[in-house]
Amino acid sequence: MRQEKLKEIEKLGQPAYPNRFEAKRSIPVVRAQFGNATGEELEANRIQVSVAGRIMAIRAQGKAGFATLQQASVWAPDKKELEGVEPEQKDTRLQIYVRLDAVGEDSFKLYKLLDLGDHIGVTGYLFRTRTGELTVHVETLTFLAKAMLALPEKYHGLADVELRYRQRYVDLFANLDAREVFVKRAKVLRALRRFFDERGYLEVETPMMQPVAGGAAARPFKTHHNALDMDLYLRIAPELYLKRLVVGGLDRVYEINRNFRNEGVSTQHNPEFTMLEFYQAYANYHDLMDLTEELIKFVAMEVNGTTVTEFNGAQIDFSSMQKLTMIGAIQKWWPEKLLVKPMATDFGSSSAFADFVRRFDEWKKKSSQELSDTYWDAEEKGSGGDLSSFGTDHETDVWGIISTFEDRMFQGESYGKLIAELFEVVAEEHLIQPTIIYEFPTAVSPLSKQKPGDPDWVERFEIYVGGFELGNAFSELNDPVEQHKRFEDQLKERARGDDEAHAMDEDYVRALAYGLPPTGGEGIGIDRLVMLLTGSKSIRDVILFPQMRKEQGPRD
RNA sequence: GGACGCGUAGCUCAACUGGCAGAGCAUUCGGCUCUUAACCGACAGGUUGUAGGUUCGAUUCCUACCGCGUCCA
Repeated sequence: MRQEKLKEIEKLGQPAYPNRFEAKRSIPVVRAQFGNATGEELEANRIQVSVAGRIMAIRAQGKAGFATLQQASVWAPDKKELEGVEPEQKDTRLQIYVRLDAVGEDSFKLYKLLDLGDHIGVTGYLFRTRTGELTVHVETLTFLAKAMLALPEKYHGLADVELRYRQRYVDLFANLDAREVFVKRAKVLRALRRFFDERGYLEVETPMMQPVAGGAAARPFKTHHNALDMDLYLRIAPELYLKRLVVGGLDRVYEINRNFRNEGVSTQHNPEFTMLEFYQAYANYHDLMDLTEELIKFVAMEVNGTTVTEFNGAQIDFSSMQKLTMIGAIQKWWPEKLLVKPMATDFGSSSAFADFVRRFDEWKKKSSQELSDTYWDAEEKGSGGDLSSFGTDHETDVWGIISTFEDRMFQGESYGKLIAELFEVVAEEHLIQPTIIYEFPTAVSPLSKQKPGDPDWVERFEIYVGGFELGNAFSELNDPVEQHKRFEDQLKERARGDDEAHAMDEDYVRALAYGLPPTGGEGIGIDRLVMLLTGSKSIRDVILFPQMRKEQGPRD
């Protein structure tokens, strides 16, 4: 059908797929320049314009008609014209007015053959309609490209989330707020680069294909190089390469690039995601805390002009960050219903923690009959209020995880790992406002430097916002002997069945042996940062082409 | 991997407790030289995700599978 129209258009002397159109400036620029001009001013000056765009609406009326062109990008022949042009969605469309007596027979025939979605270019002069809308009075009409497929419904746009992800090309022009997210994403990246460039950091690119996938606890994707006949892994982090660079004298480096982790997908996880990592020689994790606060504030201001963002129903303010130790966070958000609460000293050593777990289990045994009676009573009454008086999901989760601890310690699992897990269950969901959680167990931090005089704990922190982890930083372990030992410990973990445990990287140890200055390093999840700054609940909304299952083919 | 929810025309959505599958937009045709979710009139559009089952009869109930979403691991 549209194919036939295209033939008709060719008969009018217009090529079906022309290769060029002299559009001087984009629609948002035209609107910025003349959006305030009155009808009289436009009439007096006869402003000639030449614009192109995609047809988003057609309103024909016999021998005349209107159409609405859409074009959201901002460009002009002179960059001075772009200053201050920050298009809102209403500035991305321009109405055109086509009259038979103004454009002639053939052009009007062409107008009649246009479909929603087609690209056209027009030249003409600006005027205001009776209702005051800025409009191009068309003098010449140029066909540019045909949309062979029908557009989504013009009022609701494309609403099916699956189609929005799979056919992002449609989503982007049909739902301009989707486009806005990616414009902001670009601003985030620009702001980050500016921040680091201004502070003497060198932007670098390190291997995405690595013989040993290190720098994080995650399962990698595996691939194979044919000519070299070697297995390679898609990187799970750039960390070990960036620190090699610091050894090499690049004191301040940063990289913004993709990481790949072979894990499930969720609203917070995509198999490939963008990570910022930066390293600074002579700095420790306290320096990085300060830098992080500054960085996030800066990016928020650059992108949104404010440090406040609306996320998942909460007002998040990046202007300040609270700081808590991991132990402090566990204690702070310890569920009240669980009467055996850990003291700071309970985290002091493996045996102290084991003691706490035993105390908890004893209390649990004693009260569990009583509590489950209450629970079942409430269940029978079917009253939500009574049910919650037993315990929220949160409380039962904490209850549940501690129940596994005694066994796992007996099987040789380190208490540090259990503490980190306990922290996630107890505290993570409460960390809505930006919070720095610092001091992590050594057992879960094979690349971090220990606290002086406290070898079970390392100088590490994570930033939590909106209930999830946004960044991770530490004073880098630079003792090659200790590093080698830590890798060996990880290998033991791997042997115990932890397939996310870190692999041995002999070359990295060798690099450390040449001397890594005291260094602080940090990684920030860019997709998650963009989610926060754009109020997007799902990571898929901030990734142009999120990973999807194979599309169902047409029936065969 | 588990639980729950969703899948109907190109798009957005209806269809009561199982009883002829419908509307708006878009498309097609006709009308209209200031409309803007344009309007008026007419036409057309479907293997109800797939495959089975129950039933006189299934979009509706059941089973499996596919895809998507949310929560959990």
